[in-house]
Amino acid sequence: MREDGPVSEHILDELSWRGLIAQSTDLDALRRDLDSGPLTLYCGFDPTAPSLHAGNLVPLLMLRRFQRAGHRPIVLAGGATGMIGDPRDSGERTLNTTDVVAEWADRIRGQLERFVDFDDSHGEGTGAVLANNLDWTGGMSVLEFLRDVGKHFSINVMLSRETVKRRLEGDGMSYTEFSYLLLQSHDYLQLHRAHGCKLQLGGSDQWGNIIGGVDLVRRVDGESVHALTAPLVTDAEGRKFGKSTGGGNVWLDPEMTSPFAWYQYFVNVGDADVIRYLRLFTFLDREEIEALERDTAERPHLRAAQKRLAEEFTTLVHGQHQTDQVVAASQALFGRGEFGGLDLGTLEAAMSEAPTGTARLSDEPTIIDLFLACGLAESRGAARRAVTEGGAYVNNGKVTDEAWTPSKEDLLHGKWLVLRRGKRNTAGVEVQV
RNA sequence: GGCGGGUUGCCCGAGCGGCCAAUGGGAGCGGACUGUAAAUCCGUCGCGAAAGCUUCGAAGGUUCGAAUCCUUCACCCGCCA
Repeated sequence: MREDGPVSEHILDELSWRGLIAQSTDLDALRRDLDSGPLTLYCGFDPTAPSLHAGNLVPLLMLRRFQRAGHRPIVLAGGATGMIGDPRDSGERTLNTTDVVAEWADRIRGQLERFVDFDDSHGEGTGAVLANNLDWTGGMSVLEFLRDVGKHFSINVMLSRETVKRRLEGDGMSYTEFSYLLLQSHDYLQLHRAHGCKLQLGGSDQWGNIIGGVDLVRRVDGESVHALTAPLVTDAEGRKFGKSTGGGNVWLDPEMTSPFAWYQYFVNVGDADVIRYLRLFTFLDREEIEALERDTAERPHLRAAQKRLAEEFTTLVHGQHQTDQVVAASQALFGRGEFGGLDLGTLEAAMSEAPTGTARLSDEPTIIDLFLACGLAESRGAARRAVTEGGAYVNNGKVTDEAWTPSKEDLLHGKWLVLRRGKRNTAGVEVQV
């Protein structure tokens, strides 16, 4: 974890210029509470997948920003809420088994731990707390739930929520999902009681759930607590992350999204998004980001901001060492020079970051076979299409003949072929002579 | 429990006995233009070189022939109890 210098600017002002505040309860009241000493705040993450994705990092890094400003974060893994599922517009969810939810919650908890500091030895009371709402929800009886929690919620209010209205107009909604609000609200109450938690963060889609908790705490404990949401960078599913590059999610788990792919994703972010992303996803200060903004306006083709974003964000998630590797690999694979000029060490380092496959020269593999071998194409048809469309390259040279076969002279350092599909999908094949 | 509607390719959504591997839109992918951007335009988009093969919730059946008809099962939705 990188050491950050002292922060002089007020945390709320910082969040504001970063564009991290979408909705909030009374900000002046929150500011007063923040100024009167370390404040405990929380954000929950439901295990709806085996890994967090890039979009989850907005609120997670927000927790860290608060911690740097002298407050105490609670990271909550939604072992209970993940069993129910937050209502979404696209319709009723399919329940995951308890085993799956437990395993995912476990994996996500491991990821959450890396972004806040649990060391409480500074004496400030700002050491992070890790929680799982299954701990207080799992053993609760239905009667307890209905009497102690449910009684405080008005169906009238619940029905007026946007998501609920849309669902009722569409496919409807189960009682299970309808109840999600109560669970999350109850979490806030529990954390308020156990840790004096007075602020909940989340994406703006969580606003209703967070306010539910604020209301519950006021009704039950007679105390006024705060809510703050960040704008959604992802869609409701957290699936699309902007439309500049590729499909699918960008996952934190290096097995699901390699550090190289992660870096490539962010280095390809569009000009229109990159400055905003720098504000949301990095700890760079205002001056630095404004300088990059000028760079982008004046010399967009250099993409200094994109490179900085990708480097910072890769380091944050995968560490400096990984960043050095993927930056070197990217330079090797996308640099101007011919691959023949790369020394073996650099080439192999680059290949270790990109997807690779193997082949034997004696099999006389065609370009189609090679694309398949390294996973650059999913089927022979797709590989053939890439060739006929003029999007197939070997060692940076276009290949237009489906029957093309590498000869010994094509092998870099006697064994490597660097394949590319289109402009930015690269892979390597190690060929045995 | 009763009655009615639904389940189609990554998503949405047509098809309602042969001309359907299945209209259309979106996403994705490739090309042109650029900057490994954006926008735009063009192409492509089940597997297979092809013959052909496997797809339209699941399993059976009718038929020369079914995504389209029948039966059973599963799940979803609506109204009623």
